[in-house]
Amino acid sequence: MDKYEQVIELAKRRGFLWNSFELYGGSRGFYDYGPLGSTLKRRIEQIWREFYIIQEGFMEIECPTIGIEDVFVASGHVGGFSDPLCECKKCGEAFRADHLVENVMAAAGTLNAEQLTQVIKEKGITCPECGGEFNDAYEFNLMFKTTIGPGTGRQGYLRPETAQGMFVDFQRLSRFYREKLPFGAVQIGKSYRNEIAPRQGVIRLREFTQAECEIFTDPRNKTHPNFERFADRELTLYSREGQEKGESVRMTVREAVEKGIIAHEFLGYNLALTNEFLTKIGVDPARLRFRQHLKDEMAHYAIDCWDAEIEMDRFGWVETVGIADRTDYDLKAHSKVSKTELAVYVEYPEPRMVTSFVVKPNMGKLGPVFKGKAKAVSEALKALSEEELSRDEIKISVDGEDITVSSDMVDFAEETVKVSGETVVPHVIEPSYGIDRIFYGTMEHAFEAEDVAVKAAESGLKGAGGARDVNAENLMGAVEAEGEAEGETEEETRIVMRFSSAVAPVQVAVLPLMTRKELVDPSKEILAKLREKNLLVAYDDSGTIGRRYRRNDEIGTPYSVTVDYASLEDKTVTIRDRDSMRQIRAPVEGIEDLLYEMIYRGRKFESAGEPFNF
RNA sequence: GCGUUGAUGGUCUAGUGGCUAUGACUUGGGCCUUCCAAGCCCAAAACCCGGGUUCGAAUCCCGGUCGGCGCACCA
Repeated sequence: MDKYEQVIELAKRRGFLWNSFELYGGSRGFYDYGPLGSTLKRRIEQIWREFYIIQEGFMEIECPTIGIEDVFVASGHVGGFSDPLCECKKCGEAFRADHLVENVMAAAGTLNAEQLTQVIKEKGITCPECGGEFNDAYEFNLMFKTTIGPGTGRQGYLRPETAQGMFVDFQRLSRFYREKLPFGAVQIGKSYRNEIAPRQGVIRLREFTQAECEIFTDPRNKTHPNFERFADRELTLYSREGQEKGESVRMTVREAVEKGIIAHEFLGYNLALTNEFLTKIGVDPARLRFRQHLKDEMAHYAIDCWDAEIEMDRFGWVETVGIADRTDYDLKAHSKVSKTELAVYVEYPEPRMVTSFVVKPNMGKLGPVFKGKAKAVSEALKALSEEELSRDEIKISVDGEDITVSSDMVDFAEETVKVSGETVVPHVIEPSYGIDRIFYGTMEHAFEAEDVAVKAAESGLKGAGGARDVNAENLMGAVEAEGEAEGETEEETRIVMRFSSAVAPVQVAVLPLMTRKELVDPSKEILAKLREKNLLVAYDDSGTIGRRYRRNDEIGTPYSVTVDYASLEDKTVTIRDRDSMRQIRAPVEGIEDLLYEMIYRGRKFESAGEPFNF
């Protein structure tokens, strides 16, 4: 069993992830988040909100998951999000039809499926694998299609990304932020892609959760106002150059921007922010890197793009976040299709005096003379130089016809005007998170199967791991010796999810030592107190205490509170730390505040009470 | 989508053309005055779906679904 299998098995058993529609045999590319999975995911999203909405000040919006056709025509998804496929009749191999045709003619990419089929038939293109004939080519679009309204309705698509919502709402957002760059908006929600062959569990889904942020920046100034916050933060960078050598480097954001490895401060800041977020929710920094897109894999309009990659046991380095400078591509595309200016007026620090040559055709006179051609005449006049306009009879050519205009029909002059700003189309910086992949990465990095005897010795526990007489100094020797002596004895392993208490789906377990009324009642009182404090608490009185500790280790509960007989006498309980398995005794009075501090304020476990049982 | 391989309680697993289909762990109820899954009693729970062959199919055959792997695909 590799780590992926172990994690997925645990996730299934403990209510983190389930295959969707299992009752009916399931369907590929869909997963349900169970009770603990939903909670964990929501907590990850909530921390994301703290980062982007509270700290960065980019407000959240919520747009429909169904989009109308125009949106995706503009975004390029209708035309570019599909591939023409073609299968061999004999061996069944599938090929990109346009790739097949490329060898015999240029511009194959511009042909549709029907035309491609025709070319393949005419040129007698056969399967490169086995020489068999091909079926007709067909378009496979990765967007789910749907119909809006009854009857023939209107073509709609399930959104393949959340980003378009922010672009479509650009004008409203711009007004909301009182037209001051930079500003941004975020969206967390479902997106849909009809993948041809989804695999690898939650890594490639047909319905998945994205958290995307679109930051609209001034294209002429990509310094970041808060750059110093992260300037000296070290990141693992796997740059274009590094990829040639196959090695990544640790480097501060400042150095990377100064050396031009990261295109500018704005991107650098956002890389660091992503690094901060991922490590906060429990991604192992040693298994996190930022990989720069190679020139040929980057969209043609992008200036620079970095992926945050998380290393996973089975899949290697997996892209989890994309951080790109998409320039003005998206706004211009929507501007063109919607025939609306999507831009921001930026005032200059000082108004500028601009001198220009202005031609003012007198439409009142041109109109009656030239009638329908008046407009074309006026346009032609505007293109003339001062010298040409100075003549008594001005000659122009409209639609191949020579026309003479008398000088009283047009005025012109050199004018100096005060210009206090200009209209700019903002550049978009886009951090785009794949929440499901991050969720799985957190699960895998939190997962650990450790030897109980070794663990108990390390923590100096009495009575743990079968109370074997092992001490820390000759630990390795002892373990080896034991291994040789009783080679067939199975080591007892403890499976523990080391979730950060910031994301753990259960924060505290309350456990009566035994299922007896005198212990159960005070336990339930503690349970109620902790819930009042808004902590995520679970109560468990089934089975032995050791079993319950293990159960909670498996779901990553950071602390367990146990009520024993001493509790009845001195009003104290034990608190057990998941990672070290150590315990302390602390008073019941104020236990809710103590745990709150440990979970949210980083209060050290050791400082919370008297050592107990070790 | 093609090829290949698999599918037995919640999990892991034994098994076979034929009576009530193993076992372990888990889970639930109860007992136990004391802390790290192995104390005791009791209980619940499975042959992926559809068709065919057969007196009889969970087992053999065909198709489907889901999972693993390889190829293709991953804007």
